[in-house]
Amino acid sequence: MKQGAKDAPTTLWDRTRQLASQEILETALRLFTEQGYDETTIAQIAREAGVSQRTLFRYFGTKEDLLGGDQDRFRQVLTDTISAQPAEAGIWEVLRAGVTAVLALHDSRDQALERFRLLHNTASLRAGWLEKRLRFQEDLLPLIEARMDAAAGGTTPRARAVIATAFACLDAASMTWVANDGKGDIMDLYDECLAAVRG
Amino acid sequence: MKQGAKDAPTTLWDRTRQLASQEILETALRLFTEQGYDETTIAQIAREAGVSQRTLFRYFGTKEDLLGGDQDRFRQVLTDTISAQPAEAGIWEVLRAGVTAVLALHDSRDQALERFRLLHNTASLRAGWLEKRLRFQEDLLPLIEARMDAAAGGTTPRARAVIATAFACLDAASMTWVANDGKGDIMDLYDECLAAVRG
DNA sequence: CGACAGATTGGCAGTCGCTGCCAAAGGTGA
DNA sequence: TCACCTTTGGCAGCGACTGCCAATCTGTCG
Repeated sequence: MKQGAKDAPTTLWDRTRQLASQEILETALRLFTEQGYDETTIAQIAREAGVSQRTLFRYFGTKEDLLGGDQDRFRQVLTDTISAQPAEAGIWEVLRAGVTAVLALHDSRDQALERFRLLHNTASLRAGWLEKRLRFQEDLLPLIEARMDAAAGGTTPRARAVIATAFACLDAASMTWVANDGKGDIMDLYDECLAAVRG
Repeated sequence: MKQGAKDAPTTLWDRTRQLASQEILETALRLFTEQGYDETTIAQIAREAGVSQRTLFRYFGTKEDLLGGDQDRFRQVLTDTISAQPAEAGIWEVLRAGVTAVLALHDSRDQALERFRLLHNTASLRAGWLEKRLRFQEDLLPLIEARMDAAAGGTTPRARAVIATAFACLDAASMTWVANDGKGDIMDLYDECLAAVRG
């Protein structure tokens, strides 16, 4: 019988898994920042983390996952936050709240900066990242569409455009933030970008 | 001394290359639409096109290039078109002109539809496509930035956001266009999307 | 025509990300 | 302690992609 909700069944296995996962993650991030993403091989990460390649791939399905973190968590927070917004809120406020929530998921400002830096400087990473983001956008579609004025006919393309625009502003903001070495607040840049677009 | 500009030195080599390139391209597009992008291997394309894998990779550096076509041409047309816009034109008109020009590059409506369909339905393709598109956006940055009001301080993030928004609308438009099996005009959808964003 | 120089090609081995399979090692509960 | 189940590592293999080398083909010049 499971007591509580989430912390009870801490078996040795769970703890070991936790440790291994953390060790792999830290090794990967370290090597990535030291010598670059493309220049770091899975074999090297596995070796330095003390596990076999096969095991590494069991923890993290792809090389990108070593940097992207828990993708499902992002999705969860995003959709939850947006669903929780009051019905009277405007679309842009709703999306802004979603963006804020996702940004808050990073452990620290420095870690966020390091990840963004790698992301914006590595073509192969960018590609995967943009693709995953597109999937997030599709997840948000029904939520945003429900908040739009249906009088003007098909809302789907309009909703898609609005969502994509919000993410585009986040992109522009984070790029500038990285270029400025983390100076200032991302959300300020986001607001500035959105204002320029809707100007 | 090269006469004319481009058609004179038609040696046997050039003609052979031209033929091989075309054969490979057609074979690839056929197989992609028949059995899907991921399910088609380079080995199969090479076999059916009558060349070796090695040669195929000499013509097209990556598998994606078999569908993306001449990327440099896109870039060229885009930047040229935008540069050619009158100085008094608004940013959004300028970007709209660029989008129109790029769309006009497709051979036929059917071919465009087929490519967009593959693009939107294949995750691995989408990733590469989005990444290339991001590079286009960076190319456009200086051109757009020069047309923006510098009074409000740093124009870079704002220019980036505006450019990305234009492409985001093109995305939403083309997705809807594909979903509608090519009915209607993409630019109408584009305008609708942009209106929804700037509304 | 014949021969040399340069372009083009094919094949082969090898790298890297990633997967399926199988046997061994380790934790778990009765 | 004894099954039982999870986790692990190793190995072979696939597909995209590259470097290297030898064979072939084209253009040209004497």
